[in-house]
Formats: sequence, structure tokens, C-alpha cells
Amino acid sequence: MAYWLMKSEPDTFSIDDLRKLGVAGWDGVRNYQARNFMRDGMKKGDKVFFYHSSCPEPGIVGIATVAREAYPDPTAFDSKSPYYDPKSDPQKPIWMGVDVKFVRRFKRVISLEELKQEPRLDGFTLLRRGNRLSVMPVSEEHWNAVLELE
DNA sequence: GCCAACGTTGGC
DNA sequence: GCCAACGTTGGC
Repeated sequence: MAYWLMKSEPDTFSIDDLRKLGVAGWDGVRNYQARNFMRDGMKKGDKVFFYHSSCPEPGIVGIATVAREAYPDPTAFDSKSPYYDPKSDPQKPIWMGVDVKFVRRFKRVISLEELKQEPRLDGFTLLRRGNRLSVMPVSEEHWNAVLELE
């Protein structure tokens, strides 16, 4: 089993939205590297840190699990979707997403600031300068170090 | 294949 | 709203 981190802007889709839905499609990813992680890496049962970005307190807010492995992102074919991509042909889809299932919400936000201060998280992809990946792998060591901050 | 211009992400 | 750091696009 592998560990991952997925970013979402809480104004668009928050951990509470996922809690309400139970299971949700992680759609709208339009970056090849992030797509490749979902398509080639994510397996059912993998664990996922849910990260809130572009908000007053960016940080890791809870845990989800992969409920369904990668399949074509339907929003890419929907001309009314903000994620519509006319280059993605349903016969040969460019963009993929997974389904994620709510596991739990942390009692408090483990903030980006706090993550940066934890020596055991040196080298964590999330903290790399200029990192903009919205889906990334997390090592077991980093996963455990984050959990111990809760 | 190079690279300038442009667009996006995301913290601050 | 600013801007650093990328990724993408398109002319050549």
C-alpha cells in the first residue's frame, strides 16, 4: 500500500464536502505529472492526505483512501465544465481521475507552517520550493511523521 | 528543438 | 493583489 497527498482548494472542494459525500471523484486535474501519479501509481486502498490550499490556513486536514482506481475524467468531455478540454477525445482520453473515500478529519489543521518546521519532514515533496503538484507520493517515513504532529 | 510570451498555482 | 516558479504554447 502506498501513501499520497492531494491538494484541493476548500472553496471548491473541502474535506467536509468529502465527508458529506462519502466517496467522490477527484476530477479536474490538468497536469500530466499529477495525472500520471493517479493513473500509474494509485491503487485501491492507498491512503491519501487531504491538503487545503489557497485558503487562510493551508495545511493537511485529514485522511482519505483510494476507492476506485484511475478512469477517464468525465469533466474533460463536458463543454459546460470549467475543466472541459476539447483535446480530450472520449475514445482516447487525456485526463484521468480516481475516486476517493472519506476516512477522517483531523481535529485540527496540521498547517504548512508547522510542516516546514518539522525536521523529520526534510525532503517532503510538498515542501519543495516551487512545488505546484496537486497529487504527489508521500514516503512512509513522512506519512508517519505527519501523523505524529496531529 | 529553441525560447519568449503567456497562463496557472499557491503562499504570503 | 503580488509575485516566484513552473508548465504550456506557438513562432521560427
